Formats: sequence, C-alpha cells, structure tokens
Amino acid sequence: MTEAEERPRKRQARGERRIAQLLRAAASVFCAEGYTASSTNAIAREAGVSPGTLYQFFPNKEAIAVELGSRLVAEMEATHGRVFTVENALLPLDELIDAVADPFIEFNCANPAFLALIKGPDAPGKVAEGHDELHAALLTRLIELLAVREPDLHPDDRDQLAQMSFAMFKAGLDLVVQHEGEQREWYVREVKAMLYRYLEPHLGAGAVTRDTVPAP
Amino acid sequence: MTEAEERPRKRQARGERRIAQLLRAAASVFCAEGYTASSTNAIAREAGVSPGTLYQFFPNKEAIAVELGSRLVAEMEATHGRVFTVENALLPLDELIDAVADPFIEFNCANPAFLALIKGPDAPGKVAEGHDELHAALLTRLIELLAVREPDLHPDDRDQLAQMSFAMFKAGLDLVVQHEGEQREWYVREVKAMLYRYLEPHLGAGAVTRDTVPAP
Amino acid sequence: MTEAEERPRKRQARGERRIAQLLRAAASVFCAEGYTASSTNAIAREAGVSPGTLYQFFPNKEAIAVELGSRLVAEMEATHGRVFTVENALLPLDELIDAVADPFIEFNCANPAFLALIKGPDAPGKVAEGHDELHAALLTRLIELLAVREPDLHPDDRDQLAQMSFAMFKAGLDLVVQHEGEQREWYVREVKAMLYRYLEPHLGAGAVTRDTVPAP
Amino acid sequence: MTEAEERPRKRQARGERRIAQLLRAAASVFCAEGYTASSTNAIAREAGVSPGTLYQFFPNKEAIAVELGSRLVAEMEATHGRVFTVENALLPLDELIDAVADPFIEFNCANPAFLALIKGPDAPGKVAEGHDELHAALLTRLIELLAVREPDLHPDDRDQLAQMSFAMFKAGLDLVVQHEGEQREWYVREVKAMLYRYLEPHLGAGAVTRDTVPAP
DNA sequence: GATGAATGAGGATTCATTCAT
DNA sequence: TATGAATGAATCCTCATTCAT
Repeated sequence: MTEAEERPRKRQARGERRIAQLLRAAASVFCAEGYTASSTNAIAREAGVSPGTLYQFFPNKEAIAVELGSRLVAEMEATHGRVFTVENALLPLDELIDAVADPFIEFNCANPAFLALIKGPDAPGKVAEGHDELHAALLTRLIELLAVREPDLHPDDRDQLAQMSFAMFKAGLDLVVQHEGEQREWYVREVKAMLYRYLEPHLGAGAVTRDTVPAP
Repeated sequence: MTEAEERPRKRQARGERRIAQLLRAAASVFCAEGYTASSTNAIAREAGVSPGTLYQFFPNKEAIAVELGSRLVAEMEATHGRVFTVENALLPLDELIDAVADPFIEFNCANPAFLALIKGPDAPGKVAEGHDELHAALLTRLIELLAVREPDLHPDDRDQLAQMSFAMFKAGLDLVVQHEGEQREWYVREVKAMLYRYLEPHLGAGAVTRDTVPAP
Repeated sequence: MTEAEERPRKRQARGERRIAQLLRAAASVFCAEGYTASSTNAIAREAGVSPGTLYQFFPNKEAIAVELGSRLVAEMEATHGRVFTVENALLPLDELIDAVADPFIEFNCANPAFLALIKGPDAPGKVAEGHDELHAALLTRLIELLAVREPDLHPDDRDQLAQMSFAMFKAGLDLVVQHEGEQREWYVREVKAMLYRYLEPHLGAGAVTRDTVPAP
Repeated sequence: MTEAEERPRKRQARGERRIAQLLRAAASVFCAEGYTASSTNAIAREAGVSPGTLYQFFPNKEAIAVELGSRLVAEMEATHGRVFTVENALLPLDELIDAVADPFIEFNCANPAFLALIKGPDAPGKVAEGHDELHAALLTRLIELLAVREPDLHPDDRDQLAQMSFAMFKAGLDLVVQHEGEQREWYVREVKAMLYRYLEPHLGAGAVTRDTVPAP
C-alpha cells in the first residue's frame, strides 16, 4: 500500500521540520540566556509551538542540547568537511592549526550556539552529564589527531595536551565570537599564534613524519 | 559623637559571623552548582539558616556573589600580597608570569569559588551585570600592568592583549583546579609555558627597560 | 488560512471555563480580603487549581483585576443595557439618577466585587496603576454624559463635578451593598436623594434642553 | 529617692519620644502605601529604629494604627477644639457644617494619615477589627450630635443618617485632600454644599430648637 | 530600652514535565 | 501530532513577630 509507506514518511517529514524548528529555537535561546537559564517553555515559545509538542520530540532539556550539539557537529562537517583527518594531522603545524581552527571559527561565528553548548552548565564538578558529550566528542577527536601525529607520545601526556589545547582554543573562540570586524580578526590571528607557539615545542613546527626525513 | 559612630555597627559580632558563614556556604554552592543554578534557598540551607536570615544581610543573589568576590580578592591579597605591582611588571617575562600566576593558582586551588565567580553566568551576551565586576577588576589590573611594561603599546592592542592573556589564563586555571597531584603540576607548567610563549613576542622575554640596554 | 485563524483559540473551551472559574474565585477573594490583601495563591486555592494554572491565564494579580473589571462592566451592560446614553443624559434629573444609579446598585448588590475593584488599593497617591482603569472608565463615561447634558459647562468644572458625583455615589453604594433588606432600601433612597439635591443646582431638575420652554 | 522618681520619668520621656517618632513614621508610611501594604519593618526603618524597638511599644501593626488614630483625634481637638459640641449641634445647618467640616478638612490636609486610617483595610466585610475604632468613634460622636439636634428622630434613622453623612463626607474629604489650590477650594465648597442640601430636609436649615420658636 | 539577628510561613512567579483532547 | 491545560515543587524575596544580648 502506498499509504502505509507514505504516512510514516509524511510524519517523519513533518517531525523532522518540527525538530529542526525546535533546535533552531533552542540554539537561539541557549545563546541568549545560557544553557542553565534557558527554559523549555521559552524554547517552545520561541519555536512557536506548545510545550507539549516539544516533549513529543525530546524527553527533556538535556536531550535538546545533546541533539543540537550533534547536529551542529554534523552541520559543521557538512559545511567544512572533516577536520580531524589524518592528512591534517600530518600537516606542518601552522597549516594544521589553520585547517582545524578556521572551520571552527567560521562555523562558530555563524552558529554561536555551538560555543554555548561546549561551555555547558557552569559547575566545575558537574561535567559529563549528557550534553557535555559534545565537548567529549570533540576532545576525543583531537586526541586521536594527536595520536596520529605523535604516536610516540605517552597517552596521558597526549590526553592532557589535547585538553590544554582544546581549553585554550575554546577560550579564544569565545573572544573571537564576542567581537566583530577588525577586532575579531585580531583575536583570530592571536588565537592561532598562541596555539602555534604553545604547541610547537610539543609537536614540532613541521609535520612529524616528514620532518624526520633528513636531506641527504 | 560616639553614638553616631557606633550606630552602624552595634551587634555586628554575630552578624559578621553569619555573613562569613553565608559566604562560605555560597562559595560551596556556587562551586557545586555554578552561579546560575545556585539558589538563595540552597545557600541558606547550606549555611544552616533560614532564607530570611540570608536576606537580612544580602538583598539578592548578585550581592552575595559581589561580596564573595571582593572578599576573595582581599583574601588573596592578604595571603599573597599585591600581584599586579610595578616591580612585577618590569620583571623578566618568566618571572613575571610566576609572580602573577603562582599566587592565583595557589589561591584558586584553595578557593575554587573564585573561578566559579569569574566564569559567571553562562550567557555570551549577558556580561557585566554586577558580579562580573570581579572579572572586570582583574582585567583592569592586568591592563594597567601591561601599560607599565609596554607604555608604547597602543591602548586598544594593550586591552586586547590583556583580554587574550586573561582568557587563556582563566581557561588554564580551570584545568589546574579540576585536577590534582601530578596532573595539576603538569597543567601548571603548561599554562605558564603557554603564557610565556604567547606573550614573549609581545612583551619581550626580558624586562623591557633592561632589555633595551645593549651589550657593547 | 484556517490555521492562522484557529491558532489563537484551539482548546479554549476548558481554558475559558478555567478563566471564568478563576475570575469568580478572584471576585470572591477580593471581596473578602480587599484587593491589596488578596494573594494569587489564595485565588488559585479558592478556584481549586494550582498556582501554576492561574499563571497560565494571567501574568499577575493586576491582570486578574483588570480582566475581572472589564468582564463585570460587560456583564452589567449585558444585564442592564448601556447606562450612560444620550437619552438618559437628557432625562429630567430624577429620572436620570434612577436610570444610572439603579442598574449600578442592582448589579453591585449581586456582584460586590465590582465595588472592591473600584475602591482599589488603599494608597492615596498610588492611583491609576492599571486596575484603576475600571474607575477611570466609569468616570470618563460620566464626564461624557455631563458633556452631553451641559455642553456649556467648562470642561474643568464638568470633570470635577463628575468626580464629586462619582465619589459620592461610590461611597453611597458601599453603604447600600453593606446593608440588606429595609436598611438597604433606605440607603438606596437616600443616595438618590443626595445626588438629586446635590446635582439639581448644577444640572437643573428638568432636562437641559429645556423642554421646559415655559408657556407665555 | 530622687532616683526612683526620676528614672521612670526619664524612661517615660524617652519612650514618649520614641512612640511619637514611630507614629510619625507610621503616618507617613500609611499615607504612602496604604494600611494593608504597610509593613512594620518599613515603619521602623522610616522611624530610624530597629524592628525590635517598635515591638517594645506596640504589640502589632493594628495597635500602631489604633494609637495613631486616637492621637490624631486628640491632636485635632487640641488644634481645633471639640467639634461635636452641643452648641454646634444647635447651629443653623450651614454654620453647623462649617463648624464640623472645616476643622476636619483643615486637619486632614495637614495630616493625611487621618484619612488613610479612616478608610482602613479595603475589605467590605472586614470591618471593626481594631483600627476601625477611629471610624466608629467619629461616627458615634456624629450620632450623638444628631441626637442632640433632632431628639425626636428614631434612633435607627438617626444612625443611618449619621452613617450616610459620614460616608459622604469621607468621600468628599478624600477628593479635597487629593487636590490642591483652587481645585481643593472648589471641592471644599462642593462638599459642604452637598452636605447642606442633603441634610437640609432632614435637619432643617436653621437650628431646630430655635427654629421652632414661632414669631408672634 | 534598644538593637540587630533570626525565623519560617507565605508572597508572587516560573519551570520542567505530564495529560486529556 | 499537536495543543493548551495542568501540576506542584522550587524560585526569589518579604513580613510580622520574637529573641539574645
């Protein structure tokens, strides 16, 4: 039956639209108020739907953040391609930083909700409750990238180095997003410079593997 | 007139104790929940007093944060002395970083509420509402320090440089506080290294004034 | 677009009932406690709903009073017809007073909340904050009626005369509502008599248009 | 012992000052906020004393109102003399009205708290709870005055007439107090006119006793 | 007497979530 | 699906009043 096939598709189509609408609203509210201070009612209102509708698609506030996070990641990849690739990992450091930072910066300026989510609820000890998955996911990829670039690095050091770099980058990103025009450009340059200078002794300025090939 | 002088502080013995108790409780709750998610009732409960008592000393949550912030600053100064001094400003960069970062790190490890306050409510655009004074105050001092060290720097650049450095340091501090033992030590070293390498091209490795004395 | 039109009122059957119920409860509480001393919780309790429900329909206490006021006016008009009409304005004074006062009296005896609202919060200087709209609306109509009856009266005098009359009538109404049976009848008569005697020199006993054209 | 005699006097003197101070504050707060919305803490603050001090002299909010009321009556009498006297009762009506209304008006313009108290908490049914004693006392005196002037009047009628007159006068007084300058003058005249015209048929324009002496 | 601290119930209002339609 | 109604605990904050000093 055509009906049996189309019905669910229709439903899914409408549902997909609703979800997108809700996530857009959530992004906007999270940006404006911060995650903690955002209310599901406010999100529903912003989306122009009733609270009930929101809960038809998300079991709770957290789930919205989580889904928003993963969609943003997907969207960023769709726009800028994969960023934590093996090729990038082996680039000279300055190019690596460009390759990773630029897409992030560009995407975050267009979608500041990304940052709002990564920052998360502001309790030091209250990590990893669900929507910090975004944070965790990105960190994992960064760790993997480091593992590719510096296979000999002790895992603990590698993880810590990733954490440091990520933390610095997030903080810098915040400044970038908060400013505009020339100031933003300045912060972009400085963030990259900071990363380069910080990482250079750890990773070497050139790509590790190629670097070691001595000229005859 | 003794009366006129004594009026404002008669039975402040008990009151002062209560205030301290409340601020201790607030620090604890802010750390555990983050500022936004902390409720005055929770603070009162933690302090073992009724909500009404809390409001006898503070008109609202903000005021608690503000007072806590200023007390922490004072306490840090009492413990570690002034940090943004002219002498420090003119130290060789590595020593300058030690002089400024070490007290902060040490104090924040002992008083993690400090960081919770500096981070503030998590909305990007919602800055400077009162308890961000703490953030602003520290930033100002850093700016002044930079002005002493690099008088020729354009004010805009100087401010942005301060903002960058402060943001990086805060982010690093967060990592430091979140870890313990050897890991914490590692982060401390890395944060300082990061600052050094980042700032060195801007500020010069040695003190500016001395640096300019060329060897014959 | 059917959707666009239906949106604002979909499930308002239950809601409308709730609103009526809440306003009934509010009327009762306002009467029993006075506006200032009435709490939204008390109103919700009286209506048998939770506080949250009340706030789904009204943003605050004021709004309840305002809505109750305008509904009472509407209800009075539905029951007794318009009272401040041009025809009434031109009636002989005694008939005018009957025409205006009787419906008010009857309606207020049945709905004493009306008076509770008109009296408003009991601060001399704190007028016109929103639910005094009821008072203002009635006063305006009275002013208009006077303008019809006495077009030559100076606007200032007219307004003051309206204010006097209204104040006297309200005070009298209070007595009427507070009593019952024969006493109430007595007060009704006296209030009307008072108004007649007070207004007669101002408005003339007969209609202004001087159908009193005397015979030669 | 001198001490034994002076001590209590001193105490009483200081206490009296405190009481006066508190009542002044209460008058001010009652006027500004209305009785219901006035808080004892606000009164204490306005008086510049602690809440505890207030409760050393008054057992509760009501008591403040009661005491304030009776002091205002006393003060009015001290300023304008007794007003509900037999002589006044027997004056021609216009003079009677002047004799009673003028002091009230004058005193209320200077002490608007008087009115705030007479109006009382704004619940129709919540009368006579204590600080309505002021209202009751004045009403009683008015009743007595009527009894003197019209001994033959049926007590019920007399009481009701007093109630009517008093209600009208209060309402008029409110308008008078709320206005200033020429407008106030206008309201004063109108209130008196209203009373005269209303009462004339009831009381006779001239004094009853003298009036009845027919000229030969 | 005087103070300021203390209370805890109660004020208005919001919120995440559920339910009936 | 979608809605709007419903909830009740939790929010911040105030109040009349009491108590220790």
